Amino acid sequence: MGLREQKKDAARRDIREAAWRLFEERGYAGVSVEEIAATAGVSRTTFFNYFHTKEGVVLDPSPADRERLAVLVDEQPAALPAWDAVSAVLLGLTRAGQDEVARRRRLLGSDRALDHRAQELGEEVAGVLRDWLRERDPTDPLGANLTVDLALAATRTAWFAWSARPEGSAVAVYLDLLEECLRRARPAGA
Amino acid sequence: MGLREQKKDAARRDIREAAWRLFEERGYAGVSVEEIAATAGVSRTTFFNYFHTKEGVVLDPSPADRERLAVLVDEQPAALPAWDAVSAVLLGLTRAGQDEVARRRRLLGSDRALDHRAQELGEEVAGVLRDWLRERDPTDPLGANLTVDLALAATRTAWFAWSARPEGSAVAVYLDLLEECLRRARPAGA
DNA sequence: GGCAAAGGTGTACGCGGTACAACTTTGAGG
DNA sequence: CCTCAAAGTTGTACCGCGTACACCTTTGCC
Repeated sequence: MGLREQKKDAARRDIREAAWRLFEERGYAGVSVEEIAATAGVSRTTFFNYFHTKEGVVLDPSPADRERLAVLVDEQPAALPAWDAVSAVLLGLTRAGQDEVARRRRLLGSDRALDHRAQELGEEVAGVLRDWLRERDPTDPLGANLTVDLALAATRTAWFAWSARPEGSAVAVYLDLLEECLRRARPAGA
Repeated sequence: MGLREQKKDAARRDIREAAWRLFEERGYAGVSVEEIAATAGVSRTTFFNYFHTKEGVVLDPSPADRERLAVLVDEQPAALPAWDAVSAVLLGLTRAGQDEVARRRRLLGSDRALDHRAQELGEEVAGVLRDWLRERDPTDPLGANLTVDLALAATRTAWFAWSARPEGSAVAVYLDLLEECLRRARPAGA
């Protein structure tokens, strides 16, 4: 990897870290892009070169995140029913990103734009899963979409149930809730 | 009703109509709040007195909408399983607002902010349903939330399936899709 | 070491949304 | 009918996000 790429990665990381530090201090809405850029030692314009939106700096998936998703999808046996396969991927994704999950819990729920972006991020994962399921069983595209949407909804239910728990609640609790919700959400027809 | 209230209602309606006219002409993003206000014959400030956001002018539920939801919820027999009750409400709501549905289809999908607000609107309905189900069966609040989230997800699946259909697709088609999705999404445990 | 391309920067702009201090309209009471 | 306070409207100024673009600096290859 050339010096160029190294610098880019470093800048990206610096901006992210600066942003997280400021957000944890003063909340999401209390920090402007201007400040993040200044703290990271770049210009506002450059900030927007790296992240298309302010929310992105908190939530945009790293290449590693995308990779993890692809691997998990690949790992699922073809014989596994769609619902179980999707459940396994979602659980695996959460297990792999526990630190991330804990950090995000501190910010999410405080700002509408941020929450929205978080949902869009879920949508991105959903898109991958939809394509995958449609390929697994091309006879029922509506069913594929439905399975993914339902599984995502179960994730949402688990997330808010966890959010309602006291502040220090461990990520393990969230994992239990997620597992329970996915189990109970299983469609009768699947 | 005094002159004051009449004028307020009229202004609100005028703004809405002006906005819809402009949006259908030039798309959601192609129209600024400034223009809507000018077309409706009020100031930008006044626009924001009536609608808190630009999206609100398209999507904010009228009092009649809220009333319909309350009536539908009231109509459901207590003996009906939660899943069927929620399904009936969602189907009823859609049936009652078919014109609205058709008009919205023309705008939704063209703008992120608008789509987001539409989802938030779904969230508002979800809130009502969640409270209702929790009251119906206080022993399982997580189950109540899960039921509502799953039913909403099914609605979402049906909506996007309908959006993918050719432009002139009738609302009746959407209703069929919605019914199918709700049926297939029924959790095994419910 | 020179040079094109990639990347960073400053500047200016558009738009949504808020705050606020005027100004105008409304309708109730004397 | 007049008065007057409350409700509603307006212009203005401001903030912050996001985009466009022209200009400058850095990079890595020949």
